[in-house]
Amino acid sequence: MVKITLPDGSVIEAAKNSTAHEVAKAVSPRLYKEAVAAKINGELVDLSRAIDRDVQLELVTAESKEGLEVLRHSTAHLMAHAIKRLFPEVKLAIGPVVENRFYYDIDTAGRPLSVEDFPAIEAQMAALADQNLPLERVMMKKEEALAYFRASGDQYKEEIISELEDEQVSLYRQGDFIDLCRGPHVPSTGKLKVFKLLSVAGAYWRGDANRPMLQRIYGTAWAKKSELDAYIKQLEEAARRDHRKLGPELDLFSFREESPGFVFWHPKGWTLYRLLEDFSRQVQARRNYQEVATPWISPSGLWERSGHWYHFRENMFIINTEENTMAVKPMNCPYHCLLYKEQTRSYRDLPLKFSEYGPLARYEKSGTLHGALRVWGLHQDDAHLYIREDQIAEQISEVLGIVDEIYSTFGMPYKVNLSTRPENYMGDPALWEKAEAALVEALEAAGLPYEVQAGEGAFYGPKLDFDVTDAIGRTWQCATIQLDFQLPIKFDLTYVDSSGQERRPVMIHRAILGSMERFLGVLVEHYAGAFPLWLSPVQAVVLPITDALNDYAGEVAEALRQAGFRVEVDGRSEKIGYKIRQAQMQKVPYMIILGEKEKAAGNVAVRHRSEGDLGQFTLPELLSRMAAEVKNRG
RNA sequence: GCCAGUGUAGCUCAAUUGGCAGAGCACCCGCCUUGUAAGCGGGAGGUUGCGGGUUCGAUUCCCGCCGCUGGCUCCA
Repeated sequence: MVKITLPDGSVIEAAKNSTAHEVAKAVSPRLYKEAVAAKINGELVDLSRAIDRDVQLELVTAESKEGLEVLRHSTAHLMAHAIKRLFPEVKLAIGPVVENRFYYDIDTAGRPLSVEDFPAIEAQMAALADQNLPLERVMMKKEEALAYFRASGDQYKEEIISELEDEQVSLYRQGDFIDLCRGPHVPSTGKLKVFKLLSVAGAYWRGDANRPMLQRIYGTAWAKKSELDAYIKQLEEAARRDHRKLGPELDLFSFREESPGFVFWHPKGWTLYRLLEDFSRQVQARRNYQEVATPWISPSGLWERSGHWYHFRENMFIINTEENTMAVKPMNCPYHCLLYKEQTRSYRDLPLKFSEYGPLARYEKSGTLHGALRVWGLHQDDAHLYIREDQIAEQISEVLGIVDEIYSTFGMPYKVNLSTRPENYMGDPALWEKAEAALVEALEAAGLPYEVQAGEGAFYGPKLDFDVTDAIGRTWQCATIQLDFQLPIKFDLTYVDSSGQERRPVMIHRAILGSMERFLGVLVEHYAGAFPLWLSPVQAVVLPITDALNDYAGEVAEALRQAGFRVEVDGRSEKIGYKIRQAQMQKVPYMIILGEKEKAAGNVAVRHRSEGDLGQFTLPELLSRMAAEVKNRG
């Protein structure tokens, strides 16, 4: 007999070599039915795993994150099984679980799969699930497994196994289908009831553009139908909020094939853009930033000096003129270094902070362009801080303060990644360590949780990246804070310390919004286009009920305009319901409705886009309400 | 860049096996003078992404290019 300790602390006895599933049967009929895997001493294993000694056992259901991943992983196998049945000539590569989804990369042997094939594949999957085939774990010697997959012509599986260190590898068998897999898996295909195939995409084998292009089929699986429905609904919600749809609908911006990779900002979108830029300016002015503007095209010599020519050239737009090879700037740093050198700098001048909002151009492979979120032409809320080594922690803290001030204003939570010294680093390892320690110190002083991405830093210094989550749960990298020890050397930047000696400053590259284009794209999705009052391109629209009220509407609009609000008048001969509908769809925060009653009393009737009819206001009451809201950035 | 899909009016979408390119919304004009999410009538709007080819005839079939979408890779 063996003793089995359950999560609630109770201990039961079972015959030696009982399986986790058998124990589940004894513990709870519900768990027996619902368990998809087990955790033995913390290790996630199959329910069929035999227990040969005293252990801690936890039964895992699809209600848990881990259980759901097992379910999805098994569904990926089910899909592979179904595809292999329908198209026996395909070769399988890998089929992992990713957030909310799974995929399988498949070499389709020249017969591309498309969404048209999904119904047939799903039907085959359902049929295999109905058969409730048990998933058996089969252990094989590595050599044996290699021979097996070589014989079946599965070169991708063969390649994976040949790189494994273990002597034994595990395979999983369900009916006539067998696949290399670490597991664990659900006990049988009957557990796989709620799934849906989502999309098909290309993916290089091992992410390497020199290797074969495979087809990646994405699908999703859930414990319950209601969860799948909720997920599908969430995807639809995301599509509804997509900035590529909302931007043109709200007349903010558009994309045109005459100039791919760039944003055409319409008057309303540009209003929003300027408001955001002004917000950034205000926040930074309080911290003694100095705004500058520098050239946007320079001969290649500058970029050779900065190192971009060797490290960033494939992302640069190059222009050949008769005289010169020129490049459009992808970054501002070299120019700010030149400005730094304009004067002899004293330790008293540091930190020196140059900010710039000008245009940048970064070439990306054309297939990666994505609305405003990935473009060729962008603007950053960029700044470079020139500081003393001993100021690193303090200055990083100050930048973290800006990040917090800006992101909390929008109610956007963010995740921080600390990227440390990579293999191809330059400079003194001791300085790297000091800098990384200073970053950690600043993060901890700010009470910010962070994840370390070891070896992911830039060659010139460690960095902090900030992933922002939009309302739908997708993440985007916006803010970045990078320490740089190399550029001050390349540009021979110095300052004079208190003893009259020349010293080398450290640079911080930082962007808080990141790219204006990306941030605004995310912001549109975050608010689903219903911007807070202070950011709304049109803050109020005045709606006279009949033509006879147009003059009064003009007076009210003028009063709002004089108070500094952005106002439009809809004086068309349309019913009030019609005008309200249009204003609602344009997500205008305040609708000011004027009829004979209001005119006679000198009042206004106010409707708010989300609160509905607010009733009668005097003009001063409305102005003070709106002013207070703007002040709070509500 | 690569793989797959896709491209019809400002927007959303139609158009038997290849046979005169259409609807709703938006826009313009008129009527209505309107009370909190779509009043009525009329009008205009198209080289079907671009260029070739097959055909008596191409939105439809074939080829090339461009854009876009989903990904791979990279990053703000």
